[in-house]
Amino acid sequence: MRVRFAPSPTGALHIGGARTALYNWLLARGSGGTLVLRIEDTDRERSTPENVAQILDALEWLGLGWDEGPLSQAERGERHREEVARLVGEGHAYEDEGAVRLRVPDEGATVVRDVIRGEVRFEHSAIDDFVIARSDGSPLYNLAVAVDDRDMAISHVVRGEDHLSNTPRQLMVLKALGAEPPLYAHLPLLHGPDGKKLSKRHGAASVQELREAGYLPEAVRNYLALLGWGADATTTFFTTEDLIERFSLERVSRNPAVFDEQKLRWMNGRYLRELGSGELARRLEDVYGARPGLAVAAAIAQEKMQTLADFWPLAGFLVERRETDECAWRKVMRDGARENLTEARHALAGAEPFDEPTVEAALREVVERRGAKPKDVFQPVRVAISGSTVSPGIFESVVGLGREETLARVDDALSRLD
RNA sequence: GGGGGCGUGGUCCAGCGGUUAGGACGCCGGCCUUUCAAGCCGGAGAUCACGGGUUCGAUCCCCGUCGCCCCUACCA
Repeated sequence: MRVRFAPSPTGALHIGGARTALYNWLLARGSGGTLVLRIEDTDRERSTPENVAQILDALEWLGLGWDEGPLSQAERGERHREEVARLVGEGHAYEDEGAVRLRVPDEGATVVRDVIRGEVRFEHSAIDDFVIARSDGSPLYNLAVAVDDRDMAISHVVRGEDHLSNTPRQLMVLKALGAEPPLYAHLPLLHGPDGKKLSKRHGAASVQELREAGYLPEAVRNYLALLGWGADATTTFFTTEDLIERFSLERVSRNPAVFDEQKLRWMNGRYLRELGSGELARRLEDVYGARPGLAVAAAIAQEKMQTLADFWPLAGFLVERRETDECAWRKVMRDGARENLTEARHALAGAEPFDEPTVEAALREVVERRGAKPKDVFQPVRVAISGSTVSPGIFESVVGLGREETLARVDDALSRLD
């Protein structure tokens, strides 16, 4: 199997493009075939080197490596012109106001054999002679794609459904060229939550944004694979090896899908909790830099995170001291909070060794002695050390912070209460 | 306007002539509980777009209608 991913560098890599890349990659890996990366940059107005770099970067981050390329379609201009000239010479195409058009027969039809959609028939009467080269001689999409797919011996063209209507045109170019057509598979499009075509307005739409939002590439891969495909009625989680083994074009669905970030969040959380704590710390370092205390904080926060970006708001206080949320302070530091916190301070000062079982026992003893509810003691401690009413478990947090730092923060809170 | 694709709970995926229409996200409730999550348990939610056929029987097959999307560029 020789497949290709052929993005146009007119913007960032969108999740739709990422899914197309993923499916092609899975096909190549699963068949022992080859994935060609071809940059379709013949639109010189809108294609930029920055976009190319961004696309390569996104693919790399997703872990979708290619075997050949990246090839620039624009750099193959000579080859394309050569074929245009040949088509004109052989009478398949003709000049019209400087541009070159392919002759489309008036009668008959062209049938696209699509792995996902079956045979799709296009009557020639509905297709005009279309332009294959501009008046300056530069080749156009339908010509360049056909020539390149042929030259690169592509066996399966797997791309978005928006290309289905252009396929008969490419088939006609191929036929005029005397080339055997590849097999086609047109994937359902991805829509936004409003049912319209996906765009930047619908949240994290580009791969870069997904990355910045703290998603894991393996989770994104798993989620994207399921957007338009399913192995069976119940399986949701797939390792990349599973995906490679089980993915098939035959089971790709025909109807458009909507990107649901909530489900991605959920899935990402599941992947995050599967990570070894050392691995999680490494991933967090990529985002926040290497900092003392990060690994400890990572282990403590892991079960409550859904994305890497959740880490800092939730557990940043374990890494560095932060401002107290006044709303949280007012809510918690009242009634018997001062006394409870004072008692807790003594208990923590005396807890030996300073580990979870001991700290928990010490704090629970305070609860008992004060005849209070657990939260009457725990919440003031939480606000004192984290500045917030929300944090990971209080015992892990206290131990993770260490006795010295915990007592320092509690003392500061107590002095403020005086 | 012309051509093409698609149409199962809010969302994703199952189903491929006979099912109580299944699973997941989300939502609601409960348990757990030191906050928030996570986890576990339970629940609500689908005239299978609509209308005709074919058939003993249609979500599944055929036709039509409607809706959404794509193409119809000297964009890709």
